[in-house]
Amino acid sequence: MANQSTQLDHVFGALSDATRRAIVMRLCDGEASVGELAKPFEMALPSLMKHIRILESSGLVTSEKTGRVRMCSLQTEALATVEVWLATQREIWEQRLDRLEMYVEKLKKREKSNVRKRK
Amino acid sequence: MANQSTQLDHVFGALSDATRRAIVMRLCDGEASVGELAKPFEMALPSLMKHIRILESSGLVTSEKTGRVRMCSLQTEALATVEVWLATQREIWEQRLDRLEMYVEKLKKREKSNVRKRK
DNA sequence: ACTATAGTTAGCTTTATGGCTAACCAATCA
DNA sequence: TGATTGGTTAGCCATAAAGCTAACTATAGT
Repeated sequence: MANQSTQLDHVFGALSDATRRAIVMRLCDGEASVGELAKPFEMALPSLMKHIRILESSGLVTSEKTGRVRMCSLQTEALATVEVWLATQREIWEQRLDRLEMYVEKLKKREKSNVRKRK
Repeated sequence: MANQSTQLDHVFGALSDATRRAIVMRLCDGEASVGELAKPFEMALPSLMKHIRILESSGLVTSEKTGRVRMCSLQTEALATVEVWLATQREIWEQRLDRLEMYVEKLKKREKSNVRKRK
């Protein structure tokens, strides 16, 4: 327990870096080798590898090595995790706004009836 | 330019910490003072204030001080930003999966006709 | 005026992050 | 077998993150 929380930590953390988001975006289009992933960046390979590791440990990416090339692929469930979290928060705040709106409506009505009384 | 990117950096970064997510969740239910926000945590006030600052600089939270109390409120547009980003990625990978499925269907049909030919 | 409340500032520690180079495997290819 | 390619390990550096204490400021309540 208190574990769902650390999973979210890692996923959000992984996505807080532009390089890693770019990698994720690339992988949305399908698998890619480490080399392919590295091409668009002017960054030493080991640095990029670190990013891939972070993406892996967050669960956003998995990889498998065959021969000398390692193929990486997106693990969409991890992204779904954060979508769910966000949707949950949205639900909560929208419910609150709804209540607020109802309350304001009530106030308006009361205001009107007060005006009538004053006439 | 290359600026939308840093906004996402900050929002994702802000959400990568369980304490800050808890604050955001609390604020979904409505405004709260720094003191109120601090209560549930066993953490020195200055530490908590740092989190609030981070949330503010990410755009997730705004605050205003009146008298000696500072009220904080959620800025839902910032959360919407990341929802949009995620939805975009989802769209891309789902399109790819659709194409993949169509491709597999095509293979299946070809397979069938081959079987027929072999008879 | 005095005290308590609500934040704030400053400054310190420890650990994590993001980048680098250099040297090192392990599979292909010629 | 020898060179190339694709990735990996190890170790270094600078900066940022997350926490703390202690001391301070500015309202509000009595």
